[in-house]
Amino acid sequence: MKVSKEKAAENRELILNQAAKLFRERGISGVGVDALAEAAGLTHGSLYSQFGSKDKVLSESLSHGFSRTKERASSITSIADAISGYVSAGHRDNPGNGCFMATLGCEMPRQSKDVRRTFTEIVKGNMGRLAALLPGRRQRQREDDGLAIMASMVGAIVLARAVDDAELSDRILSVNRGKLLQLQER
Amino acid sequence: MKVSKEKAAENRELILNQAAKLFRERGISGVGVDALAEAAGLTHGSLYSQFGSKDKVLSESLSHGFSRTKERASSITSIADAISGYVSAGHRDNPGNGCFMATLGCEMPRQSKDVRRTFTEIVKGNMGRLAALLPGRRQRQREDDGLAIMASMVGAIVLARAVDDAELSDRILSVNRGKLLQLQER
DNA sequence: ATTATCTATAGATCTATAGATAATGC
DNA sequence: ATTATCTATAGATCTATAGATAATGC
Repeated sequence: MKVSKEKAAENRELILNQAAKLFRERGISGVGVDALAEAAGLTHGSLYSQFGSKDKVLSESLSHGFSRTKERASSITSIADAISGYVSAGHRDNPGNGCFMATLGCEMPRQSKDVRRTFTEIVKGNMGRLAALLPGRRQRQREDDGLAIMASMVGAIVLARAVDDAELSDRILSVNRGKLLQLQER
Repeated sequence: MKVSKEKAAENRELILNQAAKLFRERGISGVGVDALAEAAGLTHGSLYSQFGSKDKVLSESLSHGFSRTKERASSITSIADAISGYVSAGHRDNPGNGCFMATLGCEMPRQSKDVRRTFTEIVKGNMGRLAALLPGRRQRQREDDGLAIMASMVGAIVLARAVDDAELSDRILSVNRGKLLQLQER
C-alpha cells in the first residue's frame, strides 16, 4: 500500500490542484472530503493522514493555487490585458481555473482563521500585481487604483456567473470591461 | 396543534424573514432546514408541510426579501446616497440585513432554476433602481451605467467582508466609495 | 372535515479516527 | 523501522416523508 516519497509528493500536488479546482467549481461547503480524495484517486483516509483536516486542504490549496497563478501571470504586461483577460466570457465559464476571489469570496467570512489569512494574502498579492501595472508616482495611489479595479472585476464576474440570463450576463461583462478599459486610457 | 389561518400566515412571514437573514449570514449550504424551522420557533416537519423543500423556502425568501428591500428603498433619492449607503461599514457588518447579491452571489451558479430566476430578477430590479437615479437621456445607457456601479459595489462589499484585516477592509470600502462618488460628480 | 403542526424515522452524506496493510528506504 | 495508503466505522448532521395530533372553521 505504501508508495515512494516521490509518488507521495506527486499525490500531494495532485490533491492540491484538484482541490483548488473543485472548491472553485462547487464552493467550499459543496465539496466533501470524499470528493477531494476521489478526484486524486485516493481514499479519504489517506487524505486525512496527509493533511489532517478538510480545512487544511483548503488553506493549502489556496496558497498553492495562488503561487501557480502568479507564475502564469508574468505574461500579462499591461493593465488592459489584465482587465480584458479577467472580465471575459472565458473566465466566467471556467471557474475551476479562475480567480479565487470571485468564486470563494462570499464564503470567506465564515472560514477559519488560517483560511482567511491565506485569502487575505491573495487579495494583497492581487492588489500588488495590479498596482505594478498602473501609472502614477506613489505606490499607495497605485494600490488604491488597483483596489478599485479589483472590486469592479470581481463584482462583474460574480454577477455574470450568478444570473440565469445569457444576454444579461454578456452585458454585465461588456459594460464593465468597457468602462474599466476606458478609465485607463487617460 | 393546529393554529388559526392568521397565525399560520404570521408563521409563514416569520419563516421567510428569518430564512432570508440566516441564508445571508451563513450562506445557502450553511443553513439546514432544522435551523430555518428553529429560528421561526417551529419544527422542520411543519416547515416541510408549508414549503415542501428547502429550495422553495430559499426562492420565496429571496423574492419576499427583495420586495421588502424595495419598499425601504423609496427613501434613497440620489445616486450618491445609494452608493454611500451600500459601500459602508454598516452594510459590511450586517450581512443578515444586507444585499443578496453580495452574500449569495458566489453560490448562485449552483442553485436550482427557480432560485436563479428569482435572483436574476433581483439583479434586474437593482439595475432598474440605479438607472432611475442616474442622469442621461437614454434608458439603455442609464442601465449600463447602473450595471457598472453595481459590480463595483458588490465587489467592494464581498472583498471587504472576506479579508481578515480590518485596515485593508476599511481601505477597500473607502477607496471604492470615493471613486464611485467622484465618477458621478460630472 | 380540514389542516397546521409535531413526532419519529429513513436514508444519505459529512468530517474524522483507529487500526491494519504493505511497500519503501535505512 | 517507517510511513503512505486503505478499510471499517463512529457520530453528527442533512433533507425529506409518513402518520398522528389537535385546533380551526364550516
